[in-house]
Amino acid sequence: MNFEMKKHYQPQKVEKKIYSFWEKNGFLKPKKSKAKPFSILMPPPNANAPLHIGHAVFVTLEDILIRFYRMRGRPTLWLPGFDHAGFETQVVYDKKQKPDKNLSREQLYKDIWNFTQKNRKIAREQLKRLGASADWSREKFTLDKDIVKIVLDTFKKLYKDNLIYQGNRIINWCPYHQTSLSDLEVTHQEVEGKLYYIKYPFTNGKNYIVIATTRPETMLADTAVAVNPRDKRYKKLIGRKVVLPLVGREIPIIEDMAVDINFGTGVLKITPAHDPVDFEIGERHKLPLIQVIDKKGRISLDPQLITSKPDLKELDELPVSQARKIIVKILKEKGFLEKEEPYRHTISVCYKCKTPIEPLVSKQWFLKIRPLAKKAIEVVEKDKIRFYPKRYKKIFLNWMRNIHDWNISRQIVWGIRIPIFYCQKCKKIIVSEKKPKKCPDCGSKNLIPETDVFDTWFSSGQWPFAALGYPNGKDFNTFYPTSVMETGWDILFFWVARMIMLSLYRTKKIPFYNVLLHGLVRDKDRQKMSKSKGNVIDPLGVVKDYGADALRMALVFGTSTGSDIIISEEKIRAQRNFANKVWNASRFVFKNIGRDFNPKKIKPKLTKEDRWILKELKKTEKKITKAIENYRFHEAAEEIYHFFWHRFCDKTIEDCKKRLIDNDRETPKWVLWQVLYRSLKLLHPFMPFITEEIYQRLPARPKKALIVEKWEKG
RNA sequence: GGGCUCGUAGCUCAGUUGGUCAGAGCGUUGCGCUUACAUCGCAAAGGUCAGCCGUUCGAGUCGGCUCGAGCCCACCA
Repeated sequence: MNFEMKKHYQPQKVEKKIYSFWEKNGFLKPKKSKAKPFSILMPPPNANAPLHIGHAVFVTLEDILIRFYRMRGRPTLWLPGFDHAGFETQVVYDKKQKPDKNLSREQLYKDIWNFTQKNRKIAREQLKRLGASADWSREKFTLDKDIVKIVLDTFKKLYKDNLIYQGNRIINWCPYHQTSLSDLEVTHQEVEGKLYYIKYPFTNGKNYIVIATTRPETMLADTAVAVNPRDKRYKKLIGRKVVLPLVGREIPIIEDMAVDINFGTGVLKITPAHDPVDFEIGERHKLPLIQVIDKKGRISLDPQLITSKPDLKELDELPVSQARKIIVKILKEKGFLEKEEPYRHTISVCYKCKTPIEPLVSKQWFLKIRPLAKKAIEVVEKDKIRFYPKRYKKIFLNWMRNIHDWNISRQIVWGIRIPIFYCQKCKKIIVSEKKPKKCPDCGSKNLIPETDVFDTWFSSGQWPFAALGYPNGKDFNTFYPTSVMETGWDILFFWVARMIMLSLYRTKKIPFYNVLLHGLVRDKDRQKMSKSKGNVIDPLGVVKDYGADALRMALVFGTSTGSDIIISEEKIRAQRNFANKVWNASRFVFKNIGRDFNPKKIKPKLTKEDRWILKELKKTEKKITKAIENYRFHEAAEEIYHFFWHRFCDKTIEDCKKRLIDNDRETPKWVLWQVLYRSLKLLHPFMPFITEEIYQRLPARPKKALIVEKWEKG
């Protein structure tokens, strides 16, 4: 067959070859030019697992933009990287590698390091297979020395600016993973629980008040009972005292506006050490903290209390869920339980293991985020940063306006260690990445390091300027702020919000102009993809069977920007068929124009049909250009699909078939060449491999490669 | 408790600022191997654009309400 083109396009045979052709020729690096730069930082995939379909989505969308702007002649940078992904990776690592529990901290860190580097290599190759035209010479890792240095500098600066504090505050504790979590790492789950009504007698022994609670076991740590000052029923009681049942401790009745008059009995028991609301109320009223639940999520009683109240002994060391049953039993026996009602409510659970979160008071590092949030709100309100789809602006602002201080410390090994040393002698806190020779205050050499590491989002929140080499890097000066931040909406708060805040703080500039958010990938029954459901589509498997081009096209076809992406094998197959159509139309054209065809040597005498298709082509170029500029990828994809298949193939090629045996054979050849050539360009951002492969066979191709061809705006 | 999104052909979805759209892909049915392609071509069937009311000369496209589906945030014990 002419030009050695087989009847069916075989992506497996060309994709790898084409990719290395691009890479070897330096086409993936930004070219020098005076035009305005275009840049995207790749959301660094976690270096702990192979790529999933979600990664294929970002590769597709970002690569479309990158290829589009590269062809438009802008110095275009797509900077790839990988994330050490602290807690996430440690969880994956524990599950997969089942490390020896006796490993030293250093050895464990080293093992996880090797684990991530292995995965990073795999993921990098996979990104290439998907066609990601990123500049690999600039690849970064979130634990690269220069990145870590910037992250630590940011911490130091925040510390200096009094935006960091270490506090004994109530935090979300995961009893399973043995670490604190930020508010975002906690999800809420509805459960069928019970509301227990417990009698708290007054100190004079006459009468009692009743409180309603879902967590009776925490009563052991109550240090007050609160009512709303506006509650007429209880107003008179404020200032009196009650005796804590079972424990016998006298605790005051206080007033606080946070108490909801209409809930339960309108009386709230206050357990500052084990409930976030109570903690705040406790702070307002300077209530003591009594801890009865430990980090394993078990009851842990003061030995003295057990001695004085032997009835409580059986509770000691019980997990809270069991302790709840026992304490209810005891309360019932002793007549303190008025009643219990079924009650549906939500509890907080660890987003990874779904273990109920134990609110505990613990020493952690916090970032006062409000001042940073304020600036972020400003730039978004003023549309200095735009969101696509627009609705995310509101969502973003709403979250930003209600932000709480951020617990940035994690009690895990894998991550960037918080650069703090404690002087054991004078208790001074020293900010330093390396162990100082001695304490600057008392001169003691007895210094021990902080073992907590940063929340991984604290470092990835600095990705935009860190990866580009802030403050003096050439790339930072050229490409920052970046043009577009494209990522999934599920990490809008985790990542996008933090990037905006931390970048503004460090660089005084926005990190990017546009935020483009894509949705979740679902199967054809709208089900979320998950291993347990067995409906996952492995992107690399698809690449192997149908080619990366078909997968990419299927991911944008028929899904509007930002909404969930429905994908199915049928859809991918349809796009594989389209690829084949492109292949065969090209075969037809090549066969008819011949190897030595040169359009420049021809003066075409255009027919009505010719003028029609050229006009359609121009219209298509215009529409696609506009659609991509506005992130309406599905419109662009569908436009080129229909133009190529139903106008070029169905009409023009059929028309030319007749004319190629006519007197004027040169005009149809010219038209076929022209339309094919320009169609390849239009299609290239979506289906880079097949279009490049065909381009390489195109007679009289103007450039060495399609990837660096000039885009036609129409 | 606050907020968001969605209900358009059998299925999954498009329909930028209201006036050529009632559409695409897959599926279905009937014919076709014609200078590429059966991973194809030609033709066909199908929806009162969830329901009701309103704004308008005119509404899937704007406003209100109802019903139904999904999601996010949240310190109601």
